[in-house]
Amino acid sequence: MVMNGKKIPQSTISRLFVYLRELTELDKINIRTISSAELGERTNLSDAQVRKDLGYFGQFGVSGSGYAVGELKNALNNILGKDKIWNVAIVGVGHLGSALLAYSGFDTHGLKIVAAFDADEKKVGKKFLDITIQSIEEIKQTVKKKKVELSILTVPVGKAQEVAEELVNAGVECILNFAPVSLNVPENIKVKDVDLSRELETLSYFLAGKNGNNKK
Amino acid sequence: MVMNGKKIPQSTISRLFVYLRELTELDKINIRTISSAELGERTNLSDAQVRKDLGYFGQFGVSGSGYAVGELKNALNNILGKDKIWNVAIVGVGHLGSALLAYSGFDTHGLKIVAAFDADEKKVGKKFLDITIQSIEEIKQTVKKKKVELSILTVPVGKAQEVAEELVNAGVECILNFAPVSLNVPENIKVKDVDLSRELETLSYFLAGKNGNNKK
DNA sequence: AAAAGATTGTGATTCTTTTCACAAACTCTG
DNA sequence: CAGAGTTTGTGAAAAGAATCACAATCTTTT
Ligand SMILES: NC(=O)c1ccc[n+]([C@@H]2O[C@H](COP(=O)([O-])OP(=O)(O)OC[C@H]3O[C@@H](n4cnc5c(N)ncnc54)[C@H](O)[C@@H]3O)[C@@H](O)[C@H]2O)c1
Ligand SMILES: NC(=O)c1ccc[n+]([C@@H]2O[C@H](COP(=O)([O-])OP(=O)(O)OC[C@H]3O[C@@H](n4cnc5c(N)ncnc54)[C@H](O)[C@@H]3O)[C@@H](O)[C@H]2O)c1
Repeated sequence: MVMNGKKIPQSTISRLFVYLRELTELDKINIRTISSAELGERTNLSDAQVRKDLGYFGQFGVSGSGYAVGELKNALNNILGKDKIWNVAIVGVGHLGSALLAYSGFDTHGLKIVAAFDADEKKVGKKFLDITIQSIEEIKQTVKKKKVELSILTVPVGKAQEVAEELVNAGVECILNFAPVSLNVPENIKVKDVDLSRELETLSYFLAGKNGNNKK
Repeated sequence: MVMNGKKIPQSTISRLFVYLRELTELDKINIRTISSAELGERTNLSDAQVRKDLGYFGQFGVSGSGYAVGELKNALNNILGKDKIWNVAIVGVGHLGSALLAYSGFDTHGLKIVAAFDADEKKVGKKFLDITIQSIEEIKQTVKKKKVELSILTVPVGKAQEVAEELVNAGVECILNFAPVSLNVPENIKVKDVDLSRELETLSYFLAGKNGNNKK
């Protein structure tokens, strides 16, 4: 997380992807130049935040006029490693897993789903577009063969821990986990939780005005 | 966000839900007492973090032995407003929307899906369990009638902004947005983005060793 | 070409969140 | 019940992140 001796916040990285998304849109509609204020406006962030985030990686702007959309887009693509294509596996092809498997939007982000696994014999062998669902037993060899780097875990909550262990055992280092459980994995493994109930509940907590509106 | 004069981090709230989830599991298996260290272990957080988070809301522990699982569970249920049931609407019943609509796990979190909307005439009228998909035109009256408080936005990215505006217009104050776009809404409206491509990409960024491993 | 205007890049400041560290409070053991 | 062992609760310190603020730099205007 260090560059030019400065530490780069995790959240900066996440926002860079947002800037890049916006710049790609701007480029499409032939907008050539944009200020940090405008880019901030469009991404619901402050101008200072935009400039500081970009500042970690270099100087991309021009005083008095702003940033060249095309150039900045290219720079971010480069910084974020969007030149590379990442191989993704989905484990657990149920409601959520099949929605993700059917999603075409990953392509445009350099995310390529190369394999899908399920424990249900009835599902094994079925095809979704060009992906054939494989038995969970084949996970290790397939991860190796297809060079799976990222994994999406969409199995029932009760199976999540054991399947996560199989993933780790198979050599996968990154897991996007949808099961509402805290996975216990070695610390070199990166797990990112997506807990949808929690997101909704957190929203509701603040809606309830528990955040200081009704309590002193 | 103020209690006892102290500011409560947003992230603390989110973690309280994690503690609660864990405590509920512990309760099920008849574990009566747990220390902050153990609870932290199980949730991948530090003991100090656990204690500080709980400390915002009162004193629940017993020196020398830890926290009474049942009591703390009840306290958190209360703090987090889990006594209340929240009414949720899903807008856009495609791949993702229908996965969410079919998900039974929301129930146990006090989240009740009370309505679903889609613009596609072919989908309107279809039933998912006990929810009949309604036309998007009915959104305003239904939100009012069914007291919708939270909404899940799963429409194509190009439609997200306009549908978000319809939601706001219908009186919804919280939106869980799955479309990869920065929504522009009044500031009293709470939007939480779930951008799955971005989550995967952020994982991959760190996998790429761009975080200081290959750069000085 | 000078003056007015716009916008960047970044050190300094402020605000937020996490971690530390330890007295106080409790439990357990023989 | 005394002493050893745990564990909490919480100020204080440290770390992390966002915001401020402004000199420097570029653009536009006249
Ligand atoms: N569907 C949702 O909207 C939703 C929302 C929030 C959270 N989640 C969570 O996401 C996860 C998946 O949810 P879902 O609704 O898709 O569930 P699902 O039951 O529809 O699908 C789970 C799939 O995993 C497969 N599976 C079971 N054990 C397996 C194993 N050992 N190895 C490989 N595959 C296995 C099942 O055969 C099934 O196809 C769950 O943990 C759930 O709690 C889902
Ligand atoms: N499916 C995924 O795995 C996935 C992953 C990441 C992000 N997303 C995002 O989530 C959103 C939904 O994805 P999806 O795969 O479910 O798409 P989808 O095309 O399967 O479903 C979209 C649904 O929205 C409906 N719709 C269109 N316009 C509407 C309107 N004006 N009002 C109401 N409903 C309308 C469509 O009829 C369709 O049923 C998209 O923005 C997508 O980018 C999806």
